[in-house]
Parts: sequence; C-alpha cells; structure tokens
Amino acid sequence: MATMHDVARLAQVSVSTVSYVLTGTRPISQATRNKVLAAMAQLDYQPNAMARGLASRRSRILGLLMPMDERGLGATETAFVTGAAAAASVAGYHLVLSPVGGGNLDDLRRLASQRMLDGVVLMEVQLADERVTVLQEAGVPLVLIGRTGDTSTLSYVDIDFDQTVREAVAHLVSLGHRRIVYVNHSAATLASGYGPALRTRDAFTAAMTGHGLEPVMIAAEDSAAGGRAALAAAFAQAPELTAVLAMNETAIFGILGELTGRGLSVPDDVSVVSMVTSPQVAELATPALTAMTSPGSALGRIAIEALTRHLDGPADLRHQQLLPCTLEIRGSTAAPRRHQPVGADQ
Amino acid sequence: MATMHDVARLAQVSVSTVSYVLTGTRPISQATRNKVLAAMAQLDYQPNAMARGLASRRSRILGLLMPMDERGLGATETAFVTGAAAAASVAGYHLVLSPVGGGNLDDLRRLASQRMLDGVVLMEVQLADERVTVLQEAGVPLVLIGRTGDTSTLSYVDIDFDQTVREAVAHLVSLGHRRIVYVNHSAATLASGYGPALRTRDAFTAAMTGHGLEPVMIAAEDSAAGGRAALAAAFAQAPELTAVLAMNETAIFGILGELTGRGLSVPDDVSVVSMVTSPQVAELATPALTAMTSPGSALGRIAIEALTRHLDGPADLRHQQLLPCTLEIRGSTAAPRRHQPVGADQ
DNA sequence: CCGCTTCGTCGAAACGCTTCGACGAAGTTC
DNA sequence: GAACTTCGTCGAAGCGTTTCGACGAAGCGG
Repeated sequence: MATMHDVARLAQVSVSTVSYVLTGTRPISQATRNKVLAAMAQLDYQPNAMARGLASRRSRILGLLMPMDERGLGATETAFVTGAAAAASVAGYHLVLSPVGGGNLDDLRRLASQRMLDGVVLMEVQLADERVTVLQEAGVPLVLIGRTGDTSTLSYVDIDFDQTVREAVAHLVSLGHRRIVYVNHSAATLASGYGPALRTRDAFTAAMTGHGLEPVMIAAEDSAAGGRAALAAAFAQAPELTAVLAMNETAIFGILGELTGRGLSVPDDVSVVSMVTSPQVAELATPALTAMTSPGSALGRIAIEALTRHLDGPADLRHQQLLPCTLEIRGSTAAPRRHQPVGADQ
Repeated sequence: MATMHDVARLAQVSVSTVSYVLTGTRPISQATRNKVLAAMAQLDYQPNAMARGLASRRSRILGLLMPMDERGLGATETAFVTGAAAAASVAGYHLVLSPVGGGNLDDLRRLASQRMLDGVVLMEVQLADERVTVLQEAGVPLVLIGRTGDTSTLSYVDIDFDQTVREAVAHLVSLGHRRIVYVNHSAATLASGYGPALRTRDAFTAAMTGHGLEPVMIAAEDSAAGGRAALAAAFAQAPELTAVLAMNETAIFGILGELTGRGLSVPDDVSVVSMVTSPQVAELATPALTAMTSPGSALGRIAIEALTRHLDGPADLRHQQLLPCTLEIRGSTAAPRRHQPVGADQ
C-alpha cells in the first residue's frame, strides 16, 4: 500500500506538497499538481483514513445512534437509517450504526470520548433524554431526529405532528365524518414520554375541537391483538363511530381484522387512516390504507445534511425543521354510509 | 481530553507501561497496574481511537456493505442490519453502514484501500459478484450473507433454502395438498442471478418431484399487482390448485387480495405459505400467514461473529453455515376443502 | 531599483498510540 | 556462585497524515 512518502518521492516534491494537493489547504501550481496527481494515479494511492483522522482530528465518521431496546425497527425507522446512510455517503462521510440503548449511558460516554465520531444523529429521542446531555458534555456535534421537550438550543428534524394530524382530521371531516376515534400508542408508551404519542394526542384534541367535534382517544398496545382490543374499546366508548385514525402502525392490522370480524366493511362502514406510515405497509392492507406517509428517508437525509454542514461549514447555526407527513388517499377512506346529521354526536 | 502521556505522568510510569496495561500485551505487576488504572480513572481517560488505529493498524471498525439500488430494505434485510450492529457492539467493534451499489466498484475499491475497515460483511450477494473480487484483491477479510456460485473459498452465512422449501412443501403435503404452486420473484430477478430465487426454484422442483408431484412455478413482479397477476397465471396453469407457496414477500399481499377477490377463502379453499418472511409481516395479514420465518438477525449476528473471530483469533478458518427458516404455522394453511384423491393431478 | 506582499514549496514538528529492543532485578539450574 | 532465564519496565522509533513557520522567487508600487 503506497503512502504519501512514496507519492512525494515519485513526483519529486515534498510530503507536505502532496498533502496540499490532496486537501487544497494551500495554493499549488498547476504543474506541480499534475505531477503529484500522476504519481498518485500510478501508485494507486489512497490516503490512510486513520492517519488522516489522527493528524486532522476529524475522522469523517458520523454516528447514528439508535436504541435497540425494542424488537427490530419499523419501516419508518429503517427509512431514517437508509436515508442517513445515503446522505452521509454523498457528503463524503462514513456512517456508523451504534445501538446504544437508553440504559447504557456509560457506553455512550465512552463512545463520545473516543474521538472517533465527528458528529452524531440521535434517533428516537425522548422528551427528556439523558443521552443528549451526555453528548453535549462530551462536546459532540449533535442533530436529533425527534425533539426533546426543550427545543431551544438543539438542532433537530422531526415530523410535524400538528400539521399531520390536522390534515388527517380535515380529510375525514371533509368526507363527512363527525365521530372520529384516535388510536394512539399504549398508555405505557405515553407515560414514558414518547414525543410522537404525546404530540399527536394534543394535536388531535386541538384539531377535533377546532372542528367543533369531540376528541375520542384510545391507547393500544403495539400488536395486532392490541389493535383488536383498542377497537373494541373504541366501540364501547363511541358506538356510532365512523372513522378511525391510527397512530400505531403495529396495531392497525388488528384494527382492520376486528372491523372485518364485526362484519363492518372498510371504508363503507368505517374509514381508516393510518398515521406516520410507509407506503409499503399501507399497500399491504386490503383495501390499501389511506395514510399519512412519513417522510422517513428525508428525515435521515436532512439530519445528516444539517450535521455535515455544521461540521464542514464555518457557520455554527442550529437547524430546526419539521416535515409533515403527506396524505395519500387509498382505499380505506370514504364518506360514511349513513350521513350523520351535524350534531348527531352529542 | 487526557492522553496516555497524562496518565503515565500521573501514575509515574512510562507511556509504554500504560499501553501494556490497556492492551495486556505484556505482563505488568499488580501494583503498577493499579496505579495506572487509578490514574486513568482520575483523569477520565479514554484512548483515542484514531491514534490507536494508526499505530496498531487495526481500526476495530467493520463494514456492512448493502446495495441501495432498490427502494428501501425489507424486514428481513433490516433484521440482518440490526443483528449485525448488535453483534459488532458486543464484540467491541464499530459497524459502518456503507451503501455501495453494484455499479460503483470504484467507490468500493477506494473504501477498501482506505484501511479504515478491518473487515467487511457483504449483503445481497449475487451468484457472480464482482464486489467479492474487489475486496479480495484489496485484502479485506470478508464474510458474505448469501453465497456466490463458487462457494469453495469464502466465508458465508446463508439461508438453507433447500431445507426451507422442503419443510414448507412437506407441511402442505402432509395437510393433503397435491397441487401446489410456487410463486417466485420476477423473471428479471431470476435472470440477474439472484441466488435465493434460483435456489428455491431448484429446491421446489426437487421437493415436489420427491413427493411424486408436479412442480408448478410462476414468476411475480415485486408488487401487490405482481402478486395478483401471478395468481391469475397460476389458476390458468393449474386450475385445481389448492396451495400457494410464495417466495415474494411483496407480492404475497396481492395474492391474498386476488384470492379474496375470486371469492376463495384462505385457508379453506386455498392454503398459503409465505417463504422467508418476518413474523411482523406474517402477522399483518388476515388470516395471519403460515410462514417460513427467516433467521434474519441471527444471520447478521453470525456473520459478524465469524468475522471478528477471524480477525481476533489466530486461526484463519473459513466459516460456512446455512440456517433454515423455521416453519411457523398460523392461520393461512389447512387441509384442502375437498380432499383430492391421490393421483388426481395427472 | 528597493523594500513589500503574495505565491509555491519545503522541512519538521506534531497527532496519540503501539511495539520493539534493551536492561536491571530476581529467580533457577547445576 | 556462575551462567541462564524470566519478569517488569523503560525509551525510542515508528504509524501516515496535517499543519506551521520559513524562505526563495516573483510581482508591484513608488
């Protein structure tokens, strides 16, 4: 494996000149540059990443920190990852995937102090997330996917849950639905401070109230069975419901199954909108689900772009951006079969 | 940030002694070791990964090379990734996610020559895969998930498609099915030399022939529509079919939809087995799919373990292992409604 | 044409670690 | 007790870059 010395010798210049050609840190005459470039090509030279990292104190490696507590990633999280990987590659960075659970803060501290990561994207951020503190103390540049409770000082990208819920509700209301039930994540998830669950809850209340409707909400365990149970609970609480808005990607197939089991047809009897869902999953259902499609890979990409801009550029600006999910109308929503007269829900 | 020099000074020993304490390369007396350890703790010392990598010529970084041609990863591929990430973390390695498509072999060459990766796990291996050659030439230790055509010299982990298909067919046959159709990936995918498609095709032929049955196979595009079309083709070719074995995870929901559309019930009229499927996806269908569950995260884990063993251990053995998918019986298979007399299919 | 900046290049000192050879001090062997 | 080992430690030489100060050679204003 050729080193810079070899290149310098062959091109008959000093090592530093070769370095300047490579990094562009100082002006080099065209003639010299060509000599060096030729020598590099001839020797098939590739700079040694470790040496470069040591000398320059920048590894050109970014970390993607994802908790692995739960069993596997959903389609949305996977999209974060692939989007981030692609963007990092484009920006000339490497992306290391670090499964650091919420528990092992020490591992995180160690990782941050190793000076291997130029910066970090943090996934699945909780409203109060200690990992943020640890990383900030270690002085590692940081971008969140998701938000903490106090968003003032940090860079983040997140889904615009407010806007997303508003659009979903507007879609259903415009079809004529008045009695809409929101199926959220489980009570335990809510209690743990899971941002999306909390924000959509509030957004749903606001959106429904805005339309002069009563917000009905049910918590569902993250499973098909949870979905079935939630739907039963929903009917108990609001027998005349005509539409379900579901945040819980895992539960939604249980909801559909239970609906069919009760002899109700989708969308004729009950309309269903799935929130923060990937098209792939939405297409799996029969009928295909009208869904708020999450901007998954865009989130990953934008997070990485914000991070690299921060690292490469001189400006130290923080980047805060919300992306709404986009409404994709498929077969699971329609006007309610029997039009509910306005006010019938009280 | 404290360096080794700081530790050495505080502990009143030489730098090399500190290094030996850290790496265990040479014997160090207990007294000295304790002094050093105390100094490290007091200074909150973390070794600098880049410096260590440069000096030792081992980065403790592994690469996971996944092509990103297609739109996103399926649940099975995602499981590879998370399994690999977790295993790498356990083994004390970092895992970088490199989206190197089939096209940019130069990128791969560059990556391999940067000496940043101690070893590499290659996903989505084709029967004839140039990436393998490139990596071998660069001298990068390599483990495949999947297999090339010539398996003699390489380390790999793969699904045991033979065994998987055999079990799936045996399950259906034991229920009384005689007329079984295999829905494979698209003709284009077959032609491109996609191993799983080719191996399952052959395995299906063998398994059916072994039972004295005629193997009927259909290629389906990777989409719900592709599944619908495939099922139509299947009925054209074998009107009396009572069971479908589907390799194509994407197409299977189309198959189910088309079945329902034709007024056929699953599993009463037609049984469906999904091959190489994750439980999450299998649970999404109604009824939940009987499936051959892919050992996704185990594959990722084992690949990484084989790689790290090769790197850390002295033995230079190659690791070749096949894992079968496991049959998980859910609601989509049953005995055919009208028992087919033996030999009815000729 | 003299002092000034700018340009292009060089040599050398880091960067923070590993590893090799060396070398006393002890312990062993006859 | 002389001749060897073994043990524990040290100093120094890398590992392959980047980066800083320096320094001739031009280019330029006055």
